[in-house]
Amino acid sequence: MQELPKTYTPQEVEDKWYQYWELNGFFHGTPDNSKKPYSVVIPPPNITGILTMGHVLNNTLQDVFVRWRRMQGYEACWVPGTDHAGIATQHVVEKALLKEGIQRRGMGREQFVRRVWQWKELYGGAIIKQLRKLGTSCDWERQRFTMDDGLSNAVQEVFVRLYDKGLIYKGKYIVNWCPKDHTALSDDEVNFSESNGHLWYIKYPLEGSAEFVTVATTRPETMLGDTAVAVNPKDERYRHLIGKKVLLPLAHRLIPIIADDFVDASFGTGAVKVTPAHDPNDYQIGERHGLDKLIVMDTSGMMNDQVPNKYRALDRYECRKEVLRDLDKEHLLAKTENHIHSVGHCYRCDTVIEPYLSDQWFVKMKPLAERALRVVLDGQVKFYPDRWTKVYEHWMTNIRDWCISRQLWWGHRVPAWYCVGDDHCTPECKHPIVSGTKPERCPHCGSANFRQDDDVLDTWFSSWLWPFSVFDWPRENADLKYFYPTDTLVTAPDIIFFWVARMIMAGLEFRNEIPFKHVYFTSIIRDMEGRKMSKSLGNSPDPLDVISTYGADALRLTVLYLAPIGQDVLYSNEKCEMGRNFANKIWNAGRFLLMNRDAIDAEAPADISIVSAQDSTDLPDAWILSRFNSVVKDATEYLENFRVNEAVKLLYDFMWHDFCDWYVEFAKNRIAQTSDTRMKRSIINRAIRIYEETLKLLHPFMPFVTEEIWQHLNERKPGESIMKAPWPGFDASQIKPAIEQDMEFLQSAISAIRTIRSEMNLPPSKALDVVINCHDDAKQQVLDSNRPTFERMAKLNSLTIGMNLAKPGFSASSVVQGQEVFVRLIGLIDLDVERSRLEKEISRIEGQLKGVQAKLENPNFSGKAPAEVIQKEKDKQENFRQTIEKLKASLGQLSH
RNA sequence: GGACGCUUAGCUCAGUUGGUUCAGAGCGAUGCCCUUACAAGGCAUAGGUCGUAGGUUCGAGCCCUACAGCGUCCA
Repeated sequence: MQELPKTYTPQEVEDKWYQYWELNGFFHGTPDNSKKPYSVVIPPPNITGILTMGHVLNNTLQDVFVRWRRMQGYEACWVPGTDHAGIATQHVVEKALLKEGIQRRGMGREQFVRRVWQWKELYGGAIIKQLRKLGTSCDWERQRFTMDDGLSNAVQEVFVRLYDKGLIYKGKYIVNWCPKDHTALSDDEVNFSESNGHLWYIKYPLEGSAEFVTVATTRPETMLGDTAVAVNPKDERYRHLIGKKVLLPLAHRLIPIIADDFVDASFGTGAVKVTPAHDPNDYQIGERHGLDKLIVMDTSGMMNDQVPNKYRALDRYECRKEVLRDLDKEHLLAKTENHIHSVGHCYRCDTVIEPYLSDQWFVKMKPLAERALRVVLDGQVKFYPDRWTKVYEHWMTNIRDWCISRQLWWGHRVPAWYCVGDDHCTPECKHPIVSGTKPERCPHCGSANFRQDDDVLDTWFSSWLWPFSVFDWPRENADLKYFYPTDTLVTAPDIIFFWVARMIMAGLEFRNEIPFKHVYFTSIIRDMEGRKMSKSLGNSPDPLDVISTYGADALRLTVLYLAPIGQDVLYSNEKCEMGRNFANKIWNAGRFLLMNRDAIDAEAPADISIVSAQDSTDLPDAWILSRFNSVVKDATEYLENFRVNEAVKLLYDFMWHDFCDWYVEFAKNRIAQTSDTRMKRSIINRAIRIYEETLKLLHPFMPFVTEEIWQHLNERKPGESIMKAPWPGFDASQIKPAIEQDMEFLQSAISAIRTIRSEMNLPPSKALDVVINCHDDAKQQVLDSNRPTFERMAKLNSLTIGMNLAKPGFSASSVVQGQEVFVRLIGLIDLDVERSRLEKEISRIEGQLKGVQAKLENPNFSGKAPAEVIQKEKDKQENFRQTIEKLKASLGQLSH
């Protein structure tokens, strides 16, 4: 067999294996009643997006689960796809058109939408291509897009059903309006942030009086839309004014002073201006008192013709300046205070949201929320980490109706129709007719002339159907039946409301079943300063660069290692060195094993039958089997409990330390010390066997390097792959604590000698003479039966093992699990070094002894602690005592 | 204002059923090694008493309370 290169080069193998897997159809899931299904739907990235570190973590986790379950024998199916991202996509295409000098409005809706589709075909798949570089085992044959015909059907179906059920309604309400995007947003799409503003106190002259009522406001420009001043009815200061009128400055309108409980008498002056068309609270007050709702801005946040001439067409902030200047001129500005308040921003473009009165479509959420909350509280849907349950509960119990209409062109158009039946129309004709297809005739006037509602639906209105719409709902079919409900949803916590909560509602409402059983909320990846990754900060690494530098496996492993469940991660590219180094370690271990096997085969005619590790009674073999089985057990349990980073750490430590540092080193020396080819072959084959099984455990985390080496381990037939290998099972009877203890003793003894060598500055080239004075038969036995390997591992010239052996003159000493290890020091021995070594060790153990003794002498402890614990402490005490005694003896002998 | 999370070696972080043989890892540092798998490596060493103050307990990074700092979400 050809020798492998010295370092692993991911760039040379990753694409090859990805194609191999995909061409062989390994990613495809199809209903198979002889197997249990395991299905996952991807959180659809948006078509304008490119791969971020957040996606890397999220999708790597999904891939781990999917690959692991597939190996366990489940029929795994991971459905990928993208969403159409109404606002973002419209933005991007609009911008592109502007470069060509084309205005969206000028080209018309139909033409524009056609251009968006073109854009989508060209660029909308970027992120999907990038995902492949990560190694994700998505079922690409099932890739979906939220604007596909099938998914669009689902959206229409759902809209009509909810409307018929009275759960969708249309009305004029205050909504969050983005003046830049010219659309309404749902409450969840507004980000609030504290900002330093001002509180302006404005004097409103009382009608027919020289008095004023002073109101405080943070948004003075909205005064032009005031239709009342409100005070708390209990507020003595103003009681006499209720029912009177003030003259609204600048606008010169008379508006009433009203009383409303909502007013907080302690805020500002206790009197507030009421602008029902531009503030949600004022809207409520306006409703209660039948106030006019005067809209004073247009959809761009510019003042409209409802305000005095001089303010018209001014931007709201320009207008604010003008209003303040004019008030000041008229001596109506009482004072200005600094004021910190929270201001809503558009989650897409960060423009300050304007509460705005407009006609919108809403979903009544309360009826949907009840069941959705229950299934989470009673554990049908489980959150990891669990604490998100509380957040979810809070949102669900305080749920508000969902504004689903958007004033955009790109998206699912609202399936509502309006009669434009000319002269014969009745007042009822104004009502929308909700229907998936254009109605034939108006039920009121008989006209066949209709126009469709101009609005489109919130993108999340299609995303919330994703877990079943990807399986072609509402068409009943085998896929839906087999793969729904899905198993695990992996998502970032910041879309728990937007998406997770609503999917649960939709699943229950339309399928009468939960959409998924487990929700894994990922970490948030931040930069080393703890800042969120963002385009504007320029602190988001390009995962593709990372992959080409370090390899996809390295990136995957590193990100998984760094991301314990529920904790944010501070990430920098350099951290991927850890993953790269580990991949290289795995690679080289394989390289070593194969080189040795080849060498052994060259020595004698090949007998390549794998000798199983079970039949060996050698300590290292029994030990590695014990370790391996316990690793399989724990790693599987960790995955079952979504503790992925624990699984990764465990496998990392096992492969690197147990396997490479100890087992392979033992094997190396065991092979070197025998001339029996059969024996050598057994040793190497056992090692290869454990190695191969470990590769399988690592495969879900590092699919490429494990496949590459696995393919080298033996002759593989076309179509074979480690990703189809069964996940190792564990054999509890192979887990042997006694064996692990023996091995630990051996390791400690070797380490003790190495420490002495290092501290006494004895070069590795210098073989040592060692005497081990045993006080325990079993321990002596362990040493005896591993003597040749021991000698090599510790680089010894001679090794004397026995009982009642005297300490050689001129030697350094150490006590290992009660056994005395003496290293002969020929020539110059630095007594001071050895003395301080021993003294330090003695005082360390004396410290421990002290602790144990204090505990044992405490009557409360001996009285109340369980006998088991007490015995353990007594054993420790005895142990420490003896060790100290031995060390002191050695110290005493140093003087001769 | 409410809720939640975090505060453990120089840095980044593990530590789920409370028992000083768990105070750990990676990186960094130091010393010695190019030992025929790996210098992206090996061997060894030095650094923390686990935010602060109390409490529960025979015994607490691990449970409770308060406080401080940082962060997130919701009002």
